[in-house]
Amino acid sequence: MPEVRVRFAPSPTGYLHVGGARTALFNWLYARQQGGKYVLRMEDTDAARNTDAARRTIFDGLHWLGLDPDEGPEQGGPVGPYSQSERQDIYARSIVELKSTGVLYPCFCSKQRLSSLRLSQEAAREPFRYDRLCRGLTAEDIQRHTAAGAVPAWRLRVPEGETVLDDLIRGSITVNHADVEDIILVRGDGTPIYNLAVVIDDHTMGITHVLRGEDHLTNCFKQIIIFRALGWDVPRYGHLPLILGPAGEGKLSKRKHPEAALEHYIARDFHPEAFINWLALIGWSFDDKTEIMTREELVQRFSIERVNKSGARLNMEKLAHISGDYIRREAPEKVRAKVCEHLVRGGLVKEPLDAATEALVAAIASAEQERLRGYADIVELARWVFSDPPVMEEKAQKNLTKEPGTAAMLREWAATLSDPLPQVPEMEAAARQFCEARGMGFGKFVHPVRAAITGRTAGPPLFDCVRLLGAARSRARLEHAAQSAS
RNA sequence: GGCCCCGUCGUCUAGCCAGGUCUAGGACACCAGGUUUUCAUCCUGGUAACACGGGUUCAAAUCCCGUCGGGGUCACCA
Repeated sequence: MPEVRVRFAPSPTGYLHVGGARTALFNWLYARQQGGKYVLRMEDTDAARNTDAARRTIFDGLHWLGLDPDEGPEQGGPVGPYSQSERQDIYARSIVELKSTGVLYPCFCSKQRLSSLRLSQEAAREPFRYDRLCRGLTAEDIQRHTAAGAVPAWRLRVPEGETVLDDLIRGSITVNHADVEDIILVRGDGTPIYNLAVVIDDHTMGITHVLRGEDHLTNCFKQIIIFRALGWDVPRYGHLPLILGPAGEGKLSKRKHPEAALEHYIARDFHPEAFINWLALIGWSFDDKTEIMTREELVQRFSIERVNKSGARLNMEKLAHISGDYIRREAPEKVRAKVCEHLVRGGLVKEPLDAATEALVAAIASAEQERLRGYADIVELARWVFSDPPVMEEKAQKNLTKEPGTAAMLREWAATLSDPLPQVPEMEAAARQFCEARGMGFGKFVHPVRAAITGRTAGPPLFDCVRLLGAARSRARLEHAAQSAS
């Protein structure tokens, strides 16, 4: 058995699509499992939208996912170059060969004729397909056109018959060649069209397995015909189900769905391993109950046979849940670093951090870790710490005013706060005594105090919050809240 | 419209190929209860699906046919 070689071949459109990310993941998983190679090929023959920034987005996205290629534009490799824009010489050689065997034939039809042909076919309710007019051109006809200065595009001469694709995921699919168009493979300027470039690339790069989106299923038959025409071995194909919009309305597009772009997830900063775990579960499953799996387990357990055929919608809630699960189990130092990064980015903390701020950040990280679903959530979760007095939520304000005597209670408790503050258990014990002495339930104490301290009704355990602020800031907040309390 | 693919809880799915053990299992979400000073976590329980119609069979979510529904694709784009 030759070494397994798979590829991820995105077009640099300016963003990395989630579907693309999943395709990359499945290819990577398969390569790792089989001990093969996973190559990145940039499909950038459309110069117009091929910018450096667009290429970077792909590289960076894959890096965030932990799916750096074994071979690719950045890391090089034995079958480069890895960007289609740099492979024109390779294409040119194959095109010469294709022309000489008669697989390609010149087409002099103008774009106007082509579009009017399409129009009339549409009117007649016929399938839109080239009418093969130029297939019958004689050598003289060609001579005449050329002499007149016409430059032809070159079309694939689709033979009679049918092509059977034995898809790794969908099984056997047969297409009659009568339904395959004589597509243009080479432009007037001599450069290849996508379908030709892919075939030449997959062959010259020794690709053995092609795992890609189902949107390429129709293309696949054209590509197989080209492979055969060139006498090349056809790789194995597996067409992955598409990722649909949250409402099931067709494939995700960046315009309509922000969640189509990987940057959306990176911005929220979901745990990358959780993200990978979630991605793997879109269209694939291991068994009837196992869902949380490490990258290594995924590599071990992945199998193309268990990939489904039907399209899947994104379940963002589930991603958040899985990510929260991963973050909760993450090492405190790692969480602290992430929290710090986002606090800085969110403008809540300035670099360089002094020792006190460093300690504060560490305390925040430890207090909020269990509530994080994406690391970027920390900015909103911890905002109350950084604003004196804190922004008061409506529900929190109610907790300050609904019980008479709250203001006095707040002031009295503030007076008991010593500097430095005792540890949480001692503080709690003292607070309970404080309540008992006043003959009030602990709940009547906790809610107003939390409101005063954080301005919110939800958050870490109250005394953790108080210790986070320290005695002075806590007293000030208590006093400030007392002024607006009953 | 032609061709191709797909169709199990709201969502992701297990089960289908090798029909019975499926009064259809799990997860997310949701609801209820418990733990907790709040939230979160955690625990317990619950609501909820085989698209429809035929056929084959002692027996169909599983096999066959049809209908309906959804999606993809039809560029000198990738």
